[in-house]
Amino acid sequence: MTVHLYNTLTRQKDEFIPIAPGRAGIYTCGPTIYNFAHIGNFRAYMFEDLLRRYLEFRGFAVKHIMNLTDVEDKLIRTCRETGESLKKITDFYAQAFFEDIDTLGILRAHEYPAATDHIPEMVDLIKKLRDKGHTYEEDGSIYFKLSTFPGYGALSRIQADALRAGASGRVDADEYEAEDARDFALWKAWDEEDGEVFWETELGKGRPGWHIECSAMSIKYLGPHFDIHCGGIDNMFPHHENEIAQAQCATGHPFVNYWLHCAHLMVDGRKMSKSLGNFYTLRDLIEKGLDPVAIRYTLLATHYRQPANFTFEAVEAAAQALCRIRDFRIRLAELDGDGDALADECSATESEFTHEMDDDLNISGALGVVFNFIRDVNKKIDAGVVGGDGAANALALLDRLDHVTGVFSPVAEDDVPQEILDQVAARQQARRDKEFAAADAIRDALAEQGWILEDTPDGARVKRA
RNA sequence: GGCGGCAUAGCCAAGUGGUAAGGCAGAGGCCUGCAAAGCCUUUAUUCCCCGGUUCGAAUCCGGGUGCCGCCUCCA
Repeated sequence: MTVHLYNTLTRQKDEFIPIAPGRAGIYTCGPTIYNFAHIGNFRAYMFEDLLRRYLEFRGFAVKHIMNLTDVEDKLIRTCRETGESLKKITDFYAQAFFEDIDTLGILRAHEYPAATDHIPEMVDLIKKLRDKGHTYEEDGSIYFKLSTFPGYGALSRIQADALRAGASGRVDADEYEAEDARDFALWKAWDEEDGEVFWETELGKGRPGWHIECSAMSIKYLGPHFDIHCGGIDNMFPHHENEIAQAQCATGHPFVNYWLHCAHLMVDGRKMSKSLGNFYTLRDLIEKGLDPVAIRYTLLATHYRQPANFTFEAVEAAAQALCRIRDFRIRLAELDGDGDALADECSATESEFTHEMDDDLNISGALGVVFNFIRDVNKKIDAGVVGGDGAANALALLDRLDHVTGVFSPVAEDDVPQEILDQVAARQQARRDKEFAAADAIRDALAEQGWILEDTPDGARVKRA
């Protein structure tokens, strides 16, 4: 079996065949850094993280590029409203973004190109389009002339005719300076609402349109033709469609082989919105005391093309599932001596896990495989047949699979304080003396201090609550 | 109005023609001084509703209902 991915271009699961053997170039649409990202945003970044991690697990050398949109209408409006400079705002929220993805254990992309650092690349791309007759100018702005690209709509399967201005009753053609409402801006001429936000270029005084940054930066870092482009389903049209038009018309090459789109996240069965009171940034959830790893698990555990429902109950369930994994690791770590090496169980689990993930990243199925493994091995541990080799093999397997999921890693081993150990010893003495009331009192006291005490055949074990 | 997606137990969620994974929660049991952890049993005769195709459908087709997305720079 090889990796298969659902490709929006073909509307089916296609075998992943990279352009360069053993390598995978991935471009993912990143955040507009004008406020804190919400958990819906992070679901998309989590999916992209899983994709990147899994391809690495499968032996591909992945190059992952994520852009930062740091010039755009909403940002300029924020500048106007707050009086802050563009750079001050974007620096602040870029920093917050990186803190958030670190909190969630999302691996850093290899590059985070920012739009404003790539104005020359965008200008070059627009000039190429202009030279080839794909653009026209209107009041100092430059537009892409959609009628020059017959392939438009291949990704979203939207008929260009259906987009005619006013057909939906929602498009007010008067707002468009473009000749045709379907055309989109490559370069926007400065107007006074833009304030200090402008660049003096060969194209005039102004700023880039939104779509051009992704074409310019993906081409710069991954080449004119690369493997995978990801984003939220809402970016499929028009953003990704426009990217294709720009890139293919400018370079003359096919642009991207696999387009992957992530479904949206709902909260409590409703779309997330501030007016419903179910809109959360990651920081909101952390403040409520939720465990970041449990949040990671929750965002990860639903297949990426499935609309997911985020609930606090689900995060609690995830936290309990993580406890199960943690306790399993603790049991394994305590084993030594001769016994079953678990060779069959480990290899079967890894192979089934891989089989599930090869099928368009079926993480739910893959997690099910791991929990079946945990149950089966627990059974063997109960039977007393697992030896040190088996434990080491099982832990090594979890570590390998943790590279994919990021939720199987051991909890940070903080040393148990001596005073806690003293209380554990005192309880053990009380138990030996059959003074169970005293022993229970000590156990309760430990619980209040945040430590769970469990008796095992080999003695007491303490762990953080 | 046009296009697209989704609907599986109390909650989260796999499964896309062959008789319902997994996690959490609940119930009973084993183990334990008691717990915890672990294990066992159990919890959807049924997969939004109504028809149809088929020997057989959660899975395919038609119709309906609900939710969600795109159709103006929202993951």
